[in-house]
Amino acid sequence: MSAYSDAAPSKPSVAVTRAWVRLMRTQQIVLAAIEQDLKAAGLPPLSWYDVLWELTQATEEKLRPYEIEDRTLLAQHNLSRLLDRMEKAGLVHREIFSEDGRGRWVVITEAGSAMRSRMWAVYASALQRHVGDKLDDAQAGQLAELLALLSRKS
Amino acid sequence: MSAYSDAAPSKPSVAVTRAWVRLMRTQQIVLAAIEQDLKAAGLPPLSWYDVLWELTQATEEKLRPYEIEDRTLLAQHNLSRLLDRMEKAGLVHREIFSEDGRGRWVVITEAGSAMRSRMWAVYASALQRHVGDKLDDAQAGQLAELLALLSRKS
DNA sequence: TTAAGATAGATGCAATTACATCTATATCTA
DNA sequence: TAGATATAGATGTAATTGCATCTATCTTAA
Repeated sequence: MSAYSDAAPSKPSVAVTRAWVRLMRTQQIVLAAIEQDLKAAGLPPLSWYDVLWELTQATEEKLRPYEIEDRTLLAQHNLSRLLDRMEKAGLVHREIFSEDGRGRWVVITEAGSAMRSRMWAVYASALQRHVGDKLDDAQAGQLAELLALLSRKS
Repeated sequence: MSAYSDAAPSKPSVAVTRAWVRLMRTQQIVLAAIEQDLKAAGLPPLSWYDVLWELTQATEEKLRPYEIEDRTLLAQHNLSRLLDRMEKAGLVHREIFSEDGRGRWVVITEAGSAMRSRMWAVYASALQRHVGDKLDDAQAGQLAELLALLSRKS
């Protein structure tokens, strides 16, 4: 018996590798389908929705950029430029944050709220079609649980 | 009772929405972790591995670009440019395909095989750490099954 | 055969993303 | 309180991706 017999295995099992490949492929396929539906409706990409959604959820409908970063997992430089585009499109605007001279508030505008609603109509039906029609609630719950195991930090 | 009571719901349930959000987040987190491990080891991104792997699996270690496209889900123009980079790095080369003047063979080189091995060493341990350590084989199997339901075309 | 349409792959250009760094401000420690 | 370090956000530049279109070749139907 090897002296290392109880060491953690360094190579993934076949089952683990299969699950990983499935995870990558499935999210790619479903994401592409949903993005496609948004685009076909003449709407911006999902990342815009994510930002608008976080702002809508926030108290007073405004957040600091780094807060949006934490909630959406967007990289700082990408968020900064995404906010540039969204600001140019009139969906959000940036205000100075008086408590900290480095900070900004990102505030959702009326047009931003309207856009979020329009996007949700399309997003929701895409979600239903590409996910809801394929999994019942029990399966969806089970999937979410397994994924939660995976994304918890060790 | 509504005349439409048995129509398919157009809005996703909470369970479905939760599963979707988890799917997006989890794959993003795990993928970023694995890409980070590759980068830290001075190795190219996962998409390079995917191409090298498909070539390794293929009979005679060569494939047509459109075959790689089908297997990896890379877009045609992205694959074309990825192959440019990989060819420049000496990992693959393109040969004319005599049966069809439009076609090419993409052939993996010795250096390409060596690179795939080096990448797999890092990839495998990353996979074990970020996936294998968090799910046992039964859970991984269950996850793969649920994801398979999702990626079924309807 | 021959013109119309389909397919394989490449490429010009625009948009996005990544990486590194920069500016400004804040905080902490000696 | 000065200097060092940390944090928030922006930005120059390079790499990648997306979109449209191009060339070349093949297939098909008249």
